[in-house]
Amino acid sequence: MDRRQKKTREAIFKAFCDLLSKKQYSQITVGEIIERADVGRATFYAHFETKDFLLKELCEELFCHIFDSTEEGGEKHQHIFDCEAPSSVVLHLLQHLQKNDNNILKLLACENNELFLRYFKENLKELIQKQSQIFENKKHCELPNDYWINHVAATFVETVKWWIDNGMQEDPETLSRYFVAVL
Amino acid sequence: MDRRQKKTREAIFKAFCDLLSKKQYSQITVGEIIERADVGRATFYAHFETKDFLLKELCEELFCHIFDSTEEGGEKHQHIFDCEAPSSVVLHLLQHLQKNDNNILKLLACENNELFLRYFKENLKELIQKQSQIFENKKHCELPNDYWINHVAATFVETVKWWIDNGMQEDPETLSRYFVAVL
DNA sequence: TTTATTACCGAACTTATTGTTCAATAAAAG
DNA sequence: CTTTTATTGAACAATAAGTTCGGTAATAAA
Repeated sequence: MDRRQKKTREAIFKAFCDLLSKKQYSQITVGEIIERADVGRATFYAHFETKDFLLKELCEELFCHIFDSTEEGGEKHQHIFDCEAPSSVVLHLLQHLQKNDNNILKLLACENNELFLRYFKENLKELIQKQSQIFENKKHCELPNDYWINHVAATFVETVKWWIDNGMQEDPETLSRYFVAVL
Repeated sequence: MDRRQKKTREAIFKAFCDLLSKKQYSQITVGEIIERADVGRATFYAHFETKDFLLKELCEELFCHIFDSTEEGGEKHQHIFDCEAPSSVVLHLLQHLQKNDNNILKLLACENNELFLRYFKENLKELIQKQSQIFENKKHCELPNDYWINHVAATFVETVKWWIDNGMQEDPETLSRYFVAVL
């Protein structure tokens, strides 16, 4: 990819993230983004069809980075859900969040935007589906599978939201115990 | 209240609901609302400060109607949460939803808007808090109370959303069993 | 190095929406 | 009948979205 394109794209992403941490998605204008990113108006629209597409692409990049975080520093976990016990899976993900890779936490915070949380949940659902045997033992047998998957994903999202809203006082281990306890 | 005020207010609410069932909240303009409601622009702003306030007031009216539905047809349930077992509480609420009072279901549907779901959840949380002894026996003792309240409310909202998204094929009794099973 | 391509700029522009103002009119209340 | 209040319609300014285009600079290809 052209170096110029890459720089512009990253400048826009960065400006967008900065703004998202300060105000609601719906309150952010394209004008603010391009001013902060220091790119031309036409340039923005050459990269992103609308503000919504910008958010969509940002989400995809972030989730790729978090969920598919492969071999960081030669470690062996190819996939964040490649664990055995549910607790370790959850713990792993929470630790990632606590490290606050790419400022993803700012974006997950409640007041900001539900659009983002929707993407988060969709990604989770896919992963839980793939790794469903991990949670299978907790599942009541009469329940429809998709109801169960949805419930697990939603519970995780809500747990993280609650964590953030409460100032993230608990450590990942405690939070992981809460999550497992309600399932 | 002045008959004129009441009529315009209801016309605006109705137009707004109709539109909400067709497109996203953020896509709806004040222009569309007043055109459909057939009221003047200045009239709209005499009633509602902004579109957000309109939504807020609509939500409050609807939730008042559902949650505080008192003595309908001489029945005795003063409050929807005035029951003993969790299952009957939930069942009761689900039956209200199935009757689709005020087209509330259209508004709860997933694609439409999260703003509405947020109000729904907030109302639920208040009620669960008040009637917390009903769910207390299910609560793991180590859990913080607000985490637990939030979890119960979120699970209920997610259950309803899942129900709607799946075409509401299950009857309230089945759904109520699912809800109790995951708690 | 020269040439062609591609991305960026910036400024002007159209269009859409918001929220306000005001005088005229009609309905309700006393 | 008189006074008060709600509604109307139209005009208005302000903000933002998204487009267009000629000029410029960086990159890639010859």
